[in-house]
Amino acid sequence: MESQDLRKAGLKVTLPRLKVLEILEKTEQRHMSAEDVYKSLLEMGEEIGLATVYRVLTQFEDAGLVARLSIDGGHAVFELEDGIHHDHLLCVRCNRIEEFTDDVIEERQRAIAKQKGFQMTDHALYIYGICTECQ
Amino acid sequence: MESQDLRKAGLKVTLPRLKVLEILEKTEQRHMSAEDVYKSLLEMGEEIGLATVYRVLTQFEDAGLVARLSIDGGHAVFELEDGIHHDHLLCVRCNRIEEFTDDVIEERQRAIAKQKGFQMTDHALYIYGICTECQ
DNA sequence: CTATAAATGAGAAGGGTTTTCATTTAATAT
DNA sequence: ATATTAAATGAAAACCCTTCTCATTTATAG
Ligand SMILES: [Mn+2]
Ligand SMILES: [Mn+2]
Ligand SMILES: [Zn+2]
Ligand SMILES: [Zn+2]
Repeated sequence: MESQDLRKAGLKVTLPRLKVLEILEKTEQRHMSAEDVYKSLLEMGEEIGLATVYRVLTQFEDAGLVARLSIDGGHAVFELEDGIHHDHLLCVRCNRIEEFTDDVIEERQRAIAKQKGFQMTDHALYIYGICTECQ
Repeated sequence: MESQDLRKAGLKVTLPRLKVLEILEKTEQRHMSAEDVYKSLLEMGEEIGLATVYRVLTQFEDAGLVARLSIDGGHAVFELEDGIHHDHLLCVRCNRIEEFTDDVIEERQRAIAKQKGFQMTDHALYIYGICTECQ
């Protein structure tokens, strides 16, 4: 029952929120833009406004239920937060997104931040390229 | 004479282009938004339109004279292209930008792209944090 | 000096996202 | 169940950064 997740986050249990969660759980792309979520809702026959989708996604982000990626120049994509940190490879042709984790890179980042006197709060690493399908 | 750089790039030598180059060369921040450049021009008494600033910066980027960073969600910043690849640390409080290079990370990125079958075209690595001044 | 292709400025338009505000709804207290 | 109240919603307007349009100006080649 994901109603609990919402209540835990101090959010009322509403149809838009339940449906957005449901979509994020069921999608196989895993990474969806607000527009993608909005269109999925329409396909399900749920008439939920785009503004609400943005609001809900932002609240989910604040609640730690969802992670937001800000892709180069353009729109954001959202994914269910699974607690396992990872970074992304993006295909510049088809927009496919793949995930990876690399402990060596993570460690080097910490070292660099330390060396520069920065208290690291976050980082973003995107590898752009052409995926196997698109070559 | 930076007129040569312009001609080499197939660009006419115009006052807006010379002035934008001059500003990028003289700034001590090294990383400037289009708005920053525009304001500097005004301070110099040059009435050059913001649209022209954007156009010129984009042309410089295409010509390899300037590099563009797309910072998280928001606006872009530009810097003179020095040919030496580097990544960035960004202070989330004061927006200070520092640079770093890390061969280990660069190599790991190549390995990850290869392993995932991606032809890497580019990458973006931003470390966010609180700089020494701001802690 | 002329011709011409390129560059400019001003403002409109664009795309993604956020805000506003009147209306509806979920949660809580009767 | 019902009334109360704070929160959530939808639709449209506003926003922000950036690009485009188009009439006018300018750099460059002949
Ligand atoms: Mn992911
Ligand atoms: Mn830099
Ligand atoms: Zn692809
Ligand atoms: Zn700082």
